[in-house]
Amino acid sequence: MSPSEPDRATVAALRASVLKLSRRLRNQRADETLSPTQLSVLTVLVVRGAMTPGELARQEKVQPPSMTRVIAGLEERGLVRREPHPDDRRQVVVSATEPAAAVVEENRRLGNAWLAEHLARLTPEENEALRAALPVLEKLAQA
Amino acid sequence: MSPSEPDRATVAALRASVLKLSRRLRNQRADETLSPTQLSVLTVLVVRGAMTPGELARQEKVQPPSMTRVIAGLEERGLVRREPHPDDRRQVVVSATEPAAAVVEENRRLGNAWLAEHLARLTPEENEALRAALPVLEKLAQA
DNA sequence: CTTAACTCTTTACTCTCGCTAACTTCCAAT
DNA sequence: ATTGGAAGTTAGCGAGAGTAAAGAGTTAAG
Repeated sequence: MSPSEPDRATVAALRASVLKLSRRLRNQRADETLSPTQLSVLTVLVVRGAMTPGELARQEKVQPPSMTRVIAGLEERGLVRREPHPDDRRQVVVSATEPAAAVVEENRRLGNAWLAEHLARLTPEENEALRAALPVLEKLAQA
Repeated sequence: MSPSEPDRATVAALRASVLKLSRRLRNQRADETLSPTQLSVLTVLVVRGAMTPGELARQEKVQPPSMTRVIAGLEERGLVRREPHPDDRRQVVVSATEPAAAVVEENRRLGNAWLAEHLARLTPEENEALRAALPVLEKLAQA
């Protein structure tokens, strides 16, 4: 049934590594900057254009109330605008403002500094292994 | 200088995937079970033997007060025992109790169920890519 | 031998970020 | 026209980690 028999040790190790690494990534965040989820949402809005909160929540695998808070935080900083949906007045359309793109870029740079530095210390083989696994990780995260 | 020029897109994607995946892993945890950090600590104690809170905190890359809380939770459930350090009375030695090993095994099984199920749906190539990247992830998490 | 400085652990408090439950407003189908 | 369901928000809760500071113990300097 299972195509490749994911053994328990692998599963446990992957789980532990991901959880620990995520803790490190969260901690390395600078003070003034956006939270990972805020940054992710803002990036989606910048890259893919305006969306409703519901769509964003599904995209980020988060419950709607959580997305409301994320959006509120972004709106406070003037990075996002909320407008009524043209057709359906229950809905709201969230869009990135002009300064958003620059802020995304700056925050991504800061947020990635720690990780980038550590990646730079890996051997080419290690980097290659990571790059090869990246699509799989993305698939799992989205699952 | 950097051996393989970790490009920004890779860094950003890796970061986003790890953070999102960790959120999924946390949420999928069964109710009655231990928190990821508690489980990780208990595993360390079972596998490597008794340790002081300070050592555990360094091992888990967590601040000492956080470790105190984790240990308190484990002690409440009778999974861990705290005894005075033989040489240095400032320190405390934490050790796993008898039922700890079984609980570790049971919780690890539950905690990994979601991940195991999704890994089982990957192709053999995808699984292989993950397995190849696992040591690198561990290295990063420990860095 | 006494005092000062340092270490380990714990307590108290705060913050972030996710969740569920419940409410409001609105659409759509009978 | 009414009723059922959907989208968003509000309110409140809980997990988990961080900082600051106190308490107890140790080590080193004079």
